[in-house]
Amino acid sequence: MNESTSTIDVPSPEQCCPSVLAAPLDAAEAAELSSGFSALSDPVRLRVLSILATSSEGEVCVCDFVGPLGKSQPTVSHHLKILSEAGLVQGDRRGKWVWYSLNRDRLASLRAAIDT
Amino acid sequence: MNESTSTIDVPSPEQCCPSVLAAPLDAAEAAELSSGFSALSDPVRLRVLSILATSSEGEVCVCDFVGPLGKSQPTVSHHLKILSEAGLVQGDRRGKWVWYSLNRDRLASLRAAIDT
DNA sequence: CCGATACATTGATGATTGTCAATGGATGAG
DNA sequence: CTCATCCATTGACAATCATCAATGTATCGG
Repeated sequence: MNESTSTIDVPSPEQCCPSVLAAPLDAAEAAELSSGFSALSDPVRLRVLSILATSSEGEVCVCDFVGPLGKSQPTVSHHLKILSEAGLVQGDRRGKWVWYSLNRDRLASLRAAIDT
Repeated sequence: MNESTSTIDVPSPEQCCPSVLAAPLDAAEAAELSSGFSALSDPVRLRVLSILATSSEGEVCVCDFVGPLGKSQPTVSHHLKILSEAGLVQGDRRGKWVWYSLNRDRLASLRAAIDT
């Protein structure tokens, strides 16, 4: 163990959401945040978010993801489920179709976690 | 295929860094970005960044990660390598020790990619 | 040169992940 | 009711990943 540097200082402890840069994360906070970034760690899912964010209606139904993404329908469903469980999107069933929309607040909270 | 919604509109195409929300990502841009978020998708690595960001000197040597993280030295080295290859940290060898520091610009570019 | 220390690399293992074919469940048209 | 359509779920498989023990490499003190 190197003795020239000793302990890690602990700044402000209390805040609403865990932040990577404000104070040392404990294991639980880190696990919470990492699961959020895991949802962003796949190119197909990033493209899903991108398509949602740039759609004129703000909603896209599942069948309209399949072609642009070049993935099978079950694969698209799989990714939508992961994004949904991460709170980044939500689906709304209307008849035969399910329309997905982006949860910008959730995305903002992840952004804030790596904010200076 | 659902006919009530048709194409995805394409806003401004030219910009310096790929953004998830500004325009639909192609597969290459999405792969680029997702590899960055992959580096953030592990709790140990988030804690590494957190420790770095809150250290008073702005630098931490490898041996001082091992105790706080509760992981073996090879595991810590493994995560530091992944963070380093993602451009999020850099190591500086000084004698027997290697001091790691945070690359805040790289973190900011990932943050910008999910900015509104 | 020798031994100790700091860190990286290798190899192995169990867990997780992305993908698709096949199937299931729900909805609407006729 | 029957059938086609939209979407979700299951099961299987290959690939990737996190982890640690063992080993390798580099540096320093004596």
